[in-house]
Amino acid sequence: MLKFFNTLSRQIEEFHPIEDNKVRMYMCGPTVWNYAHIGNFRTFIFGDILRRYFKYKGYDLTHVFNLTDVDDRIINESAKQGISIDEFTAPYIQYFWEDFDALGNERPDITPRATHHVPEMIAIISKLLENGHAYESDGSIYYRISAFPEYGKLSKIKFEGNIAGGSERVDTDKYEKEDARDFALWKLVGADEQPGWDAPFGRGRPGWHVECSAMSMKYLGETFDLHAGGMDLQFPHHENEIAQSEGSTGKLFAKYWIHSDFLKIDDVTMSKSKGNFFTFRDLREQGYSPLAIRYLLLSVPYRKQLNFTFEGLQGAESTIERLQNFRRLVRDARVDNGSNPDVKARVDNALAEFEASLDDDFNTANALAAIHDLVREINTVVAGDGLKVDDQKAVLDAVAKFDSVLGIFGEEKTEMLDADIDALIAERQEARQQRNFARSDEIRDLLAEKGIILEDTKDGVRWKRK
RNA sequence: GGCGGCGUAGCCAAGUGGUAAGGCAGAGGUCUGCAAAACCUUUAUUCAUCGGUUCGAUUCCGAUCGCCGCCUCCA
Repeated sequence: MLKFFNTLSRQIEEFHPIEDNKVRMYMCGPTVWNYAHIGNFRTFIFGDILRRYFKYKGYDLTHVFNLTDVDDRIINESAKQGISIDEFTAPYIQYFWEDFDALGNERPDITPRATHHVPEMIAIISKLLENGHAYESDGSIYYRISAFPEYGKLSKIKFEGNIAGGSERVDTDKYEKEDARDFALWKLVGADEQPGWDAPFGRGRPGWHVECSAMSMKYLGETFDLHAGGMDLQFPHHENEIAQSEGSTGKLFAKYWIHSDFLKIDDVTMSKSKGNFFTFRDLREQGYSPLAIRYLLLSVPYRKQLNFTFEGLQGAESTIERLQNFRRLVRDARVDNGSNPDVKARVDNALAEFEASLDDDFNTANALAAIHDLVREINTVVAGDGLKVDDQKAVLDAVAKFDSVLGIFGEEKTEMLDADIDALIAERQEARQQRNFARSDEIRDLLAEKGIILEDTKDGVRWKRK
């Protein structure tokens, strides 16, 4: 695991080892205002794999995942409808978790919401005002970036030569800020304006960035291990979180940062105007399975952009079917007692490769290759009747281990067929005995219509659901 | 304009200073009554282009072309 931390894309230079077998992880979740698109879900799936891999490695993990609800669109829309923010966001939150669950993600341990943590935010802002890292201007509170020399250390952004610094796109006077880079911590609102929160420095509502500082430090401590999120959040959001948190505590904020990159759709950016903007639900409606979507989204290491194509998604459907067939084939294989030393070696090798790949900055593509190699090798062994009972267990255990991290094999179906289908299968076998293939094919087609796919093997008939 | 990422077979892609993983799709074959599943064989003398360094580069350096992201509001 040490190698894993050594190879993480770590933007902060010093090495900070994880102590005492505990991992505290914070991930920036969605804004609960609309359906998250599949690019967002790629990030959340990687968060889930991180979570699962820490547990796989025996770490004691605390995983905080926020749902952002301090957002102008949410605030304006809920005000317009005359309902509370919680009422407004409730259906979106429900949709989000439905999608999140359907994609096979484990629920994080703590899922706080910004509007429920305003007092914590006020406390941070008060501290920043006290120690000179923030200032009041026109009733609002801004972060004083000039008081935090390390600003920019995460994104390595340089302001010289930037458009923002060139004042072409930012009218500094308009915001009454000391410096164009300064950002709002607290925005003044009128006495009767909703929503608003009372604070020692005036009635207002929080800026975006302060919520994550408040919630992460509340649940994970002033210094925690891992902060994850989409690449788009690196600047300015995460940079500002560092400024707020370290500015208020004087301590290191997050030890490691992981940012996953987004998708391209057929080599172009996903956007509504291009008509290639997809949510998970869009893809479900087109008949693609959650498992295939998950597989596709994790098949490319998180740090690279993934070029999403429907050909690729269709391929992922085939791939997961192959994986499921493999597990079924091994499980149903007729095996003799004993073990095949060759199988043990191959299983051990695959598990070692799998872990080595994930330890190497989460190279999921290589981890999948290790699985596919094993699948091919063991399929060959099974085809040659070389699988023994000990091997069967070893292979299935390995599959369970792979799946405990990646979640791509799907549910193990152990359901029974109902009696009339059973009878049809028996009748077909009888017809085949009598070489009445017209009747046997008729029954096979009939069952196919019911979603039952039959396979004739030398050990008898197997079936699976389509 | 500034910063960063990427360009590998029909598609998705891993990877390395020493001669190209894996998946999907395609082709041929084995098995099967036929299918299905599975297996075997096969598919890049080549890694955007042009230079340079090197005994040797896809891998390092430079240039060019193309694509993507951030640099503004909102989150």
